[in-house]
Amino acid sequence: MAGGTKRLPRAVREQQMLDAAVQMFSVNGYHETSMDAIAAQAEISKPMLYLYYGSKEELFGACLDRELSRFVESVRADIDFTQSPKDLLSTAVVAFLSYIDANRASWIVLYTQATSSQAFAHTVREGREKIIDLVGRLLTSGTRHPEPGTDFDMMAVALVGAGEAVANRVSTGDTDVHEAADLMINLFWRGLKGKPTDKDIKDTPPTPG
Amino acid sequence: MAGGTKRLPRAVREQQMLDAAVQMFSVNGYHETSMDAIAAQAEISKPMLYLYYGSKEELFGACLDRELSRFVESVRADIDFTQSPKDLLSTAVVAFLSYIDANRASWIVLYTQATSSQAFAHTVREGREKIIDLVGRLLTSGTRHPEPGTDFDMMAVALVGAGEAVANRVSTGDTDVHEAADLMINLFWRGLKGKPTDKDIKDTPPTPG
Amino acid sequence: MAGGTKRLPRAVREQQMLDAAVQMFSVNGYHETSMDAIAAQAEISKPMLYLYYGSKEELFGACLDRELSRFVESVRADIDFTQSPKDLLSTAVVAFLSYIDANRASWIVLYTQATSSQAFAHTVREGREKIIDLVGRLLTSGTRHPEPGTDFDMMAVALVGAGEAVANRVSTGDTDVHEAADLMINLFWRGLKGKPTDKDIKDTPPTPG
Amino acid sequence: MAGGTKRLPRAVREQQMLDAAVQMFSVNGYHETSMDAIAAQAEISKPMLYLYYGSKEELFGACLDRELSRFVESVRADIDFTQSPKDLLSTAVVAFLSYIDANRASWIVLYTQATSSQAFAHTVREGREKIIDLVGRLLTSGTRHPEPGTDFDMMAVALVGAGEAVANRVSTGDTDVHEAADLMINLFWRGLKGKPTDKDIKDTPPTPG
DNA sequence: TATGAATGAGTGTTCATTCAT
DNA sequence: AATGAATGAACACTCATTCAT
Repeated sequence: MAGGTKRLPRAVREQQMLDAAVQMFSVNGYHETSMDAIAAQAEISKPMLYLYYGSKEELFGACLDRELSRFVESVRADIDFTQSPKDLLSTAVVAFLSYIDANRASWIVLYTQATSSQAFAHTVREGREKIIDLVGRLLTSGTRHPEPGTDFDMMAVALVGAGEAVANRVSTGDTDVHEAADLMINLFWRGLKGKPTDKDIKDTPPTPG
Repeated sequence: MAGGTKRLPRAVREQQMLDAAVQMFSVNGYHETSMDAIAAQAEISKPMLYLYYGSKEELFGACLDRELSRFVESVRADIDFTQSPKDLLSTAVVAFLSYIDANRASWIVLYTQATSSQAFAHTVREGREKIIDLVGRLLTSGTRHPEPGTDFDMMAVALVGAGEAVANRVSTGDTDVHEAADLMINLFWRGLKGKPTDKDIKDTPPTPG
Repeated sequence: MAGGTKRLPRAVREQQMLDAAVQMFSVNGYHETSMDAIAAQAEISKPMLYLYYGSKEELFGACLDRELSRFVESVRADIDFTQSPKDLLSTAVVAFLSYIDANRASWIVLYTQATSSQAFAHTVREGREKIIDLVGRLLTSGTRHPEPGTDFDMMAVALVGAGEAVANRVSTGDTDVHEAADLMINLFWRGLKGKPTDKDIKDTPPTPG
Repeated sequence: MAGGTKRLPRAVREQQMLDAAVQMFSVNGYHETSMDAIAAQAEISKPMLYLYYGSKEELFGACLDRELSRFVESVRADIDFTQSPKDLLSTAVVAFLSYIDANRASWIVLYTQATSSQAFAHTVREGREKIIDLVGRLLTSGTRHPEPGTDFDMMAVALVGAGEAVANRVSTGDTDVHEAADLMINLFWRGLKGKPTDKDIKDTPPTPG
């Protein structure tokens, strides 16, 4: 009656459902979103959801997958892999935060909600590991003369953690994207110091004028 | 039956219940833990839980409160506030990660689960903000000659995010505490570089004296 | 199992449920009737009750509404509004008591139970007030030369109260409907007396012409 | 601590408890009043209630008994049994309604609530029957020349029902006691008519001047 | 005498999921 | 292809009642 009784091609229906699901999951969380609510939001009947996605868990998984893909594609599209590693990271950070900024409702929140169900610890961890790997490789190739014993993987962990934290700020609208990006880039290439403390001076002599 | 049917003074029962609740919430998450399960774990009857804590939500809140307190107390106890800011941060990082390492089951996991229910987004955010504030002040006082316009608050956000990420690694047992602590400390005082790449130098000229 | 697992149109199920609910509420009262018991009586599952009526309270309200409607319709149908007021009242009393007699299980008992929950004191009071109003108007138009200052509303209160009391007797089967009706009619048009006692005469002199 | 740890003689404690119980039952009804609430109101511990009254049901029964006794005693005390039947009824009605008016919170409400639990249909019915009997005897002796076949018992039922209805009005404070009493008395001795309708005239010729 | 501590049993309610059409 | 109708299973929460002190 209200526009939902049409026969639609599978692909369209799928997106319609995922849109609704992402929307609801994002706002209310995994457990606090009912299949009824999703069906209503999608303006279809509940059995359709089960026909297409089998279960609530699978539906949430599909949401995660789609949003993750979109995220990765968007960031990849913004990156020129022929740049220097430094520029690469820089561009990546901007691309990452810009995506978050432009898609506040979906990715970050959904991503956060994913930890709600034990069933997705797995998925989320895997996704994060992939990003960490990527960042780790970026760091490795971007650092000309690493200190011996530098654990780039752990650095990547920290960087990604910081990125998530900043991204969360961005997603709430509390922070300007480019300001945040600059800060992150600076922070990670140069640490906290503007002018280093005494001890720092010995370790890292200021760039000569 | 199993030796738990005795009369216990209020304070003891409270801890017994919180222990059970933290345990179950940590492992299974907020929504996937039933009050029945907690009662069984605590070897008491369900009405006791309600008598002492009023509702599942309040019980979870009490768990958060206790674990947060313990965490804060533990970290505070390890810190000598007469140290230089740099040493202070350093000690704090170690204390923080050591606590996580020694209490893997409780804090980090519970903290993570807290985001599951909309009702605790609030609490968790507030807690994190306090820590960010603290770190921000530490940074402010630890940096001798900051670049003009440095946003220490946002830096603190990033640092805390990185800390959480590293802590998560620690809590899964994948990482040695002291190694992780060194990395974080170095990272934040000195950035990623051993020596900066040539290009870095050109990109970010030092503030002119 | 017992022939009730069929798909039924909404309207049919609604009546089926209300029948069961009225039955159980009538026999056991509001608080002492569980939703489980009603579902069992209706040979459906509990969620259906909630799907159709939302809550126990609303279900009970729906019962009251339906029974009240039936009652009012039945009495109305028996009355010829072109009669003289006296005959009108007379017919109404008979109709009222006949309905009660023919529907012992439902209305009176349900009506009585309705006072059990604070939530329905309201509804019941309102219903009774409407009837009192009606009766009051009947009395007003049925009395040719009322004594000055006659409070027909309060009279209606008393009459309705008496009616309820007599109806209760009828509903237990202790009394014949027509006998009871005659008594009530006589009582209210003529008072208790056959012939007044001497003393009465002195106490209540007739309104002087 | 708050004045409830004293050792009190049994009789005092009993009243203290009944006072609290009547108060709570009256306001919230039988099922919607918890033993906890009563204990709190009485400023004693719950086991005391059970020690003295055995169960909630028995406690409510004790409330009913006490209030009924008080009511009967109060009405009896106001009546002079040497009066003429007419005056007797008249005085009784006034006494009855006055008691209700002076004890709004307790008797009527408690009496009404008594129907909430099937366990008290019995008690209440018995109490009402006694009153009906009494009234019936009053009527019998107060009517000099009854019409043949007059069913005084059923009349008493109606009169008591009317009395309850009017009493309810009184208990809500909507009606003045003496006005209500006059109405009831008139109503039952003389019926509704001021001047009778034609038909009435033949049956009950107006008192000659 | 008096009570803080404790619970068995049950209630209303919700939700993911499936069947019959 | 699509859905209205239906439910099994579980969950949060409450209460009358009793025990150990």
